[in-house]
Order: sequence, then C-alpha cells, then structure tokens
Amino acid sequence: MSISEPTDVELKILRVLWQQPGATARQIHNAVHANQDKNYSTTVKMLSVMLDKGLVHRNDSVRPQTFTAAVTRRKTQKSLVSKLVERAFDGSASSLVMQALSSGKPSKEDLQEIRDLIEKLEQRE
Amino acid sequence: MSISEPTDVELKILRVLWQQPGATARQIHNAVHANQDKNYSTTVKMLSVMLDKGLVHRNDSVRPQTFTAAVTRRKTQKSLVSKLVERAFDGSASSLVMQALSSGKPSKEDLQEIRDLIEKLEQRE
DNA sequence: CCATACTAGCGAAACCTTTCGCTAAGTCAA
DNA sequence: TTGACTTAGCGAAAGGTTTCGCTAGTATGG
Repeated sequence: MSISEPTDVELKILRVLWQQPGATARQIHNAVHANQDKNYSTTVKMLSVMLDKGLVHRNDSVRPQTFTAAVTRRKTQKSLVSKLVERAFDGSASSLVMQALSSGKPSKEDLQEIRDLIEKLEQRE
Repeated sequence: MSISEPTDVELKILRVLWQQPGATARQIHNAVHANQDKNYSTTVKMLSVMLDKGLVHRNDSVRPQTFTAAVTRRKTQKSLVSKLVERAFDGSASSLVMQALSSGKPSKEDLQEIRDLIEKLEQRE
C-alpha cells in the first residue's frame, strides 16, 4: 500500500501546499498556473485525483475547502532521489551527488554544509 | 529543438546501450526484460520511437540492425538531475546533494571522492 | 430575495507511453 | 529453392496523466 510517486503536475501542487498549507483550490490554481491560461477545473480535478491517491488531505468543514499535503516534502524528495539513483545512476547515490555538485553552482555556504554532513557520515563508521 | 527527456523504458534501453553499444534489438530486449515475458515487438517499437525522438542511432548496414545511444550518459544524467532539482528542490542542487548523501549509504571512498570534488569547487571561487 | 459570481464534481476528450498482434521481409540450413 | 525461424514495421489497443465543458451547488452584495 505504498503511495505512488507524484507526477509532474502533482508535484507542482504539492510544492504549493508545502509552502502554503491549507490553501484553497483557487489559491493553488493561481500559484501553479501563474500566468498561463489553464482552466480552473483542471486544478480542481487534479486535487480530486490526488485525494484519491492519498497525496493530499481536504478540509470540508470550511468553505471554500482547503487542502494540505498528505506526504512530507522530505519523504517525497527522498523517494524521488532514490528512484532517480536507481533509474539513472545504477544505484550509486554518490554518482548522483558528483553529478549534481558539478553541474549546479553551489555557494560557499552550501559546500560547507555538505562538508559538515560528510564529516558526520564518516564518524558514523 | 531540444532532445526530450527519456521516459522510464527509454532509460532502461539507454542504460543497455551505454554499456553495450551496437547491440541488436534482440540483445537489448533480453537485457531489459531479463526474466519477464514481454513481447519482443515492444522493444522493437520502443527503439523505433526512440529513433524518431533522436535518442538512438541505428546502423542499417548490418544485419540484424544495431543500435547505439545518441545521447551520452553524462548529458542524460545531468539533464535528469537538473530537472529533479528544478521540480522538487526549488532549484537548489545542494539540497538534493544533502538528501542523496543522507539517504544513500556512501562508502569511505565515495565520501573521499566527494570531498575532493568539493575542494576543487572551493578553489574555483 | 435575486442575480451574479465563485466553487465543486464528473465524464469524457486529448495526449503520451507502453504493449501487442499481425504481416512482410530477410536469413539460413538442408 | 523451400520451410522454418528471426527480424522489422505498423496500426491500434491499453493504460496513465492532464485538460476541459458542462452542470449543480454555494456564497454574497445589492
């Protein structure tokens, strides 16, 4: 009974909800389709699909209804990362790390943070 | 005119081709669907779809035809990583790195390699 | 209370990926 | 050359996601 991976649009909606829990369909719609002319009912439909999948919770006791994410940001990120590691990096998380580090432009602070984490990981042995 | 992101099955096929360039449809099929009873024509069809998308090259001058990847492993990985960083980590590559490092189980050698890379990145400033 | 605007729900269309069945073409041993 | 077998090509089915049109319900200002 695992929760399925969020699809593209679903992830966009989740990102809104992580940042703005208890948002209404309208608010979500505006955030996701900022300047595009997508139909509002598309968002409503997606929310109902996501409710069925267990990706969001809905509060019916207020009007308009409000939504919150049913999956945490951390868990979702983790699951997406392991899927990618599995699919494209032959299971090697550190290959992915190398790739991400060299293609992104991490700041000094980022690097320091990563360094600290590595140290902690090395202690763990 | 950018090359589209490989889908799930496409990625499986690419992984075979990266490791075994010039494989035949049959070889690819056997590698991808090792013990599953998927139909061979599925693989053939996927290869034709991928040819249309520009993801593979086909050598018609030999029989049976052979295939090679038209996209490099590195570039594909890079593009998948940036897509994920964009989609789920709000553009922060280092968040992804942190996530990957703490959920995977990197070996001492992995950590050393990453450490070296970080040092190189810090020099670059 | 009524008109207007917004919210909610649903089926189906549109679109994409993956699968397969069927047929044609090519290969090879006898 | 022929029969058996493998490869190649294609349309369409199957399955999933995203989109929309339409209808009904709900709130709200006048």
